[in-house]
Amino acid sequence: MKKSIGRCEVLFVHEDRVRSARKALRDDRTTLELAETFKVLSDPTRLKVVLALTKEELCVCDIAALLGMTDSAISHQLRTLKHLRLVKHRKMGKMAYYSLDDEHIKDLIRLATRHVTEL
Amino acid sequence: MKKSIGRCEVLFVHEDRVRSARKALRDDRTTLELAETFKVLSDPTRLKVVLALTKEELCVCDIAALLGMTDSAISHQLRTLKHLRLVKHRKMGKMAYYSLDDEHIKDLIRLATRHVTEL
DNA sequence: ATTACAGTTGAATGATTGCTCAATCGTTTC
DNA sequence: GAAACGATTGAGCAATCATTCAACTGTAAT
Repeated sequence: MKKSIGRCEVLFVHEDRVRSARKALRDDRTTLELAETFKVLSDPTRLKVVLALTKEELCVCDIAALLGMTDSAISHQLRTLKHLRLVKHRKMGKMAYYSLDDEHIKDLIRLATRHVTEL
Repeated sequence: MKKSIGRCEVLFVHEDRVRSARKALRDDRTTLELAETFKVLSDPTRLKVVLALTKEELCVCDIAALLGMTDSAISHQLRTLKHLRLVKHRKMGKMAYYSLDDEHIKDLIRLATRHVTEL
C-alpha cells in the first residue's frame, strides 16, 4: 500500500522510523531560528568579533585594528549582529562602544570550542 | 606615540582593552574550525537532517521523504555531513543507512534550542 | 564655520553554496 | 543478462553573502 512520489518508489521505506524521527523536527519556525543562530556564528569574522566582545567592550576602531580589517567591514558585521540582538552599542561622542547583549552565546561558544579542541 | 594604519587614525584607541580582548581569540586554526562547526548546522536542510538522525537511523529515501526533498539534494548534504564527520553510514544491499557519528552535536543543538525557545 | 574624525550606509563585486537535472554506479530481482 | 531501484556524482544555475569602495552623518575641536 505504498505510493510513489517521484524521487523514491515508496512513500516511506521505514514508516515507523520516519514517524519517530519527525518528532525531532519541531515546528519549522523554531528550526529556522535555530539555523539562523548557528549561521551568525558561522562566519569567521563575525565569530571573532563576538569572541573579542566576550572579554571587553570595544569600539569599532578597536575591533577593526584587532582583526586587521576595515572599519566598514566591521561595521557591516556589527549591524547584522545588532539586528539579531547579539550585541548592543552605546554611543559616547564620536565613538560607538559595542558589547555582548546575549550571555547565552558564551555558553554556546564554550561548548562548541570544547567539541572542536578535544578530539 | 600612535601610528596611522589607514582606516583609523590611531593604531588602537584602547590599547589595554584590545590586548585583553585578543586573549579570547585563540589560534586562527581553532577559530576557523569553530566557525565551520557552526556553519554545518546553519543550513535549515542540513540541520533538519541532523535533527532527524538524533532520533533514528535512516536511509536516504526516508530522509528525503521526511523533508519533502529529492534524494539527490539529501545525498549532497549527507556528503558534506560525512566529510565533516558528523554522520556515518552503513550499507545494506542497495540501501545506505545514516546515523549520527558525533554525540556532542546533540548537546550543542540542545543548548542552542534552549537559547532560541526561551526569550 | 570649517576641518577632522569615528562610524554608517548603499551599491557593486566576487566568491560561496544549495538545489536541479541528467548520467552513472552497485546491488538485487526477474 | 537485463531491468529495476536506491544512492551517488558532476555540471550548471540561481541565490546568498562578505568585503570593498565611495559617499555621507554626526560630533568634537580649532
